[in-house]
This record gives sequence, structure tokens and C-alpha cells, in this order.
Amino acid sequence: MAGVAGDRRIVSEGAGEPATLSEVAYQRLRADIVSGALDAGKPLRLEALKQRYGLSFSPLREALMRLQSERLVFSTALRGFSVAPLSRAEMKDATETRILIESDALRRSMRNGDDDWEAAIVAAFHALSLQAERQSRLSGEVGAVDMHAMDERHYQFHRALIAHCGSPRLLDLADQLYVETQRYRLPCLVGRVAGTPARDVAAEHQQIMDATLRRSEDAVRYLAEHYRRTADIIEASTVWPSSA
Amino acid sequence: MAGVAGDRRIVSEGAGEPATLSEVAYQRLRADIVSGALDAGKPLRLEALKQRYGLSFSPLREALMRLQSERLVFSTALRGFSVAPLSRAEMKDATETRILIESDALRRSMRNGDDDWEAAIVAAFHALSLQAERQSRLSGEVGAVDMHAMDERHYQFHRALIAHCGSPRLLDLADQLYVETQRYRLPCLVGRVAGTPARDVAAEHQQIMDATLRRSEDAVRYLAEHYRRTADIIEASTVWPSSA
DNA sequence: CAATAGAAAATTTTCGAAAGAAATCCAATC
DNA sequence: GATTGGATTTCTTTCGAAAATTTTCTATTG
Repeated sequence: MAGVAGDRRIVSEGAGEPATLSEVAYQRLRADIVSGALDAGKPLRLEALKQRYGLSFSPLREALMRLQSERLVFSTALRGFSVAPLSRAEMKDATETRILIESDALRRSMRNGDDDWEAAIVAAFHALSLQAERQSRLSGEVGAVDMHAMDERHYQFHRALIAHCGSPRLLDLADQLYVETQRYRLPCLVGRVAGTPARDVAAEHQQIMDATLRRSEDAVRYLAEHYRRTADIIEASTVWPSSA
Repeated sequence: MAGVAGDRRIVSEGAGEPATLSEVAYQRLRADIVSGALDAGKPLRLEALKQRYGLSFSPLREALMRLQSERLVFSTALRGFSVAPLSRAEMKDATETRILIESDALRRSMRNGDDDWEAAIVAAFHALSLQAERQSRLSGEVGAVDMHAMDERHYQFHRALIAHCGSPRLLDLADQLYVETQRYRLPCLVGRVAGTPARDVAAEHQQIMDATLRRSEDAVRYLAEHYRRTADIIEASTVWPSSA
């Protein structure tokens, strides 16, 4: 029965939530852009995407529209879509905006946060540490799967810090900026062995967490430094397109 | 020839820019939501919208998707779209987020701004003053057209202040938050004669501009106070839905 | 009389084809 | 030889109908 024309079940079978094909298109396109499977700047021809994902125009266009407002896709009126290009300027803007948003969110979170909030931070930090340790033990060949797991924990830790800020907008923006900056982080992580200047990321996280739990303004400074350090490393170790 | 089936010219005839029907749908829906022509919380049935705007599913859905990521429209997977509801909490969140964004943008703008920037601010202030004066002279019946013109100048003034911040993201966010908060401002403006506690908005603008031109940190404080004052008035004079 | 299952209606979502623009190519002209 | 004009091709955008899903209604049962 599978593959027969007219077989377009929508309901999710497994654990995931994508109830519509539009959502599927969005998630897959986003993943492929962030991971670099779709090259930056490359035009996204509808026919090719239809082929690639086995979906038709409508859900694809809806997904692209959504990705456009998240700055992952660029488009001009009657000239179609393309993967948003990468550039130093964009990377820096995303980083600084992220610092602005998360600094405020962290301050508010420290003001509002309760015991559960603290517990969640400690738990997320622990999970991240375990994953990092596991990774370093099996070092050398870092599988893509591990990198994905690592990234997920990293995301969860940073999100736990600001989770109690009380502003849905700030949380949304932080999420969006996390994804945007991930485009620059990921390719840097893959071939990172080369120019790594002995950075102890785990220690930085510990420092941020400790300051956060004692409600110190230092936490905000450490967080900003953490992000700027990453940005600097990315800027240095990325091969930027000619005129950007 | 007009109206004949198959007559779907896309190219804009007049001065405007909407090159696609998707763009038309976006602009009209947005205007109708902001102005309150479409009630907050009301379901947006595709068939009804198709009727109302004379467009078909595809462009409407694309526009709704875009409006959803701008928080003007709400949607659930297979249950369709609705106008995003209004609430005290959302209004406050939008206001505080706007203050966060624009404060930073204003500081950067004061750092980067050149002569042209200053000239543009003065010009925008002047245009706003003229419009306000014209309006107060013809007071009593304030036409909707005048209100629209007034709002445009108001927007232009606030935008001129932060125009040179150098961050496309901050400018986009400011624009988005301007539109979001306009939903709360507009209905309040229409019937404002009642509870107005003798507020001199023009003076507030002048104060912000003066401080900005002399590159004083006061500008940021005045701007925040300006927005919070507006939020307070809105909160007091709005009839909020029962449980929000 | 409330609760439930099943059919009917309403609505959203998706598709494939058709219409409309832009980009490309090619020949004719200056 | 460069340039302009027009046809051809490629691609985006839009439509209307078909499929899938949710909601509503109704009859039946405990």
C-alpha cells in the first residue's frame, strides 16, 4: 500500500509531532540549512525540493515563507528562494543580538527563578558534562550522531538558564538566534582540532552556572564572554566568502 | 477584460510594490488585524477569507504563516488559524521587549549617528509636529485617514532615532514590535478623549530628541518612560477580555 | 437521561496542472 | 563586433479540485 498514489497519511505514526506536511517540510529544510547540507547562497528551486523531499509546492512554499522570517532563507518577489548567505557581519549581528536578549532573560530568570529552576539548571549541566566526557573518551572520530546529541544538551543547558525569564518573546528570540548561530558553529566544530587554542568550554559553563545560582550579575558577564569567545573562534577559523 | 476568469495579473500597476498576491494577502490581513477589523481571537476560516479578499488558498495560507511568526495570528496543526488574542500580559511583554530592543538600538545609533542621521531625526520630528498641530486644529471629529497619517509620522520619528544602530536584526524587531503594540494603541486612540490625564506627547518626543542629539544616556530613559506611560494608559483605558 | 458510536457536514491541507514572469538564447541590425 | 528585439525556455506563482481531518449531529444503548 505504501507508495500508492493517494497515500498521503498525515497523522504522525511514531513519537514525533509533525502533523502536517508543511511542518515536515519546515523541519527538514531547516535541518538541512543549519547542517550545511544545502549550501549557503544556493538557489532553492521548487522542482528540486519537490524531488528531494517528496513533497509538493504548497507545503514547501509555506515552509520557505516561515524560514524566511527566521532569516534562514532569502527570497525576492518573483525570483524565488535561496539559502540565506553566511557572512561575518551577519554572524556578529546574530551574536550581539543574542547577547542582548539572553542577558536580559538571564537577569529576569535569576529574579524569578525558584528551586525547580535551579534543579533544572544543575540537571542540564550534568547531562551536558556526561555527554562531553563520553565524547572525549571516544575522541578521534566524532560521529555526526554524537555531535547532534552534544548540541542538544548544549542547547538545553543554555535554555535552562533563561527558562524562568517570564517572557515568551524573549524565549522565542533566544531559540531563533540559537538556530541562526548554529549555522556558523557547526562547520567550525567538525574540523575544530586544528586551531583550537586550548579552550575549556566545560569550565566556562560551570562558571556561568555557579554565578547564576548565586544570583550574581557576573553570570551575565560570563555568558556574554562565553558567546563572544565562540564568535571570535568562529571568525578566525571560518573560510569566509570572498567579499563578506 | 477585468474580472474575466483567468485575469490574474500580478504586476503592480500603481506606485505600490506588492508584486505577488501572497504579498497582497499579507498586507491586507495585517492591516485588518492591527486595525481591529478582524476581531481578536476570532477564527480565520479560509473560505471566508477567500471570499473577503478575492484570493485563493495558497496566497492566503502563505500570508497567515508569515503573520503567525509575527505573533499576529495563532494556529494549531489541523485546526486552522485565528486572530491572536489580546491580553494584558502580551501587551506588557511586547512593551518591555520593545524597550529592551530600542534602548540598545538607540545607544548604538547615538554612537554611530552622523549629520545625516541628526538631520533625519529633526525632519521627522518636524513632520510629526506639523501633523499633530493640523490634527488638533481640526479636532473633534478625527478622521481615520488623519489617524493613519499621524501614525505613519509617529512611526517614522521613532524609527529615525534608531536608524543608525547598524543592526538589521534590531531594526526588524523594532518594526515588528511597533506593529504588535499598535494593536493595543489604536483602539485606545480612537476613544481617547475620556480618560486622558493631560499628557503632552509632543513634549515627550521633544525631550527624547534633544537628549538623543546631545548623545545623552537620558535619551534611553526618556524613551523607556515614554513607552511605559503609553502602556499604562492603555492598560487603564482598555476593556480587557474576562480572564486576561 | 447521560453517554457513546457512527454517519454527515464543515474545514483544513495537499496536489497537479495552468498561468504568469523572468532568464536565456538567437538572429537581425546598426 | 556590439546591441537590440523577440521568441524560447525555465521557473515561480496561483488556482480549483481532491484527499484527509476535525467537528457536529443523530440515533442508539445502558
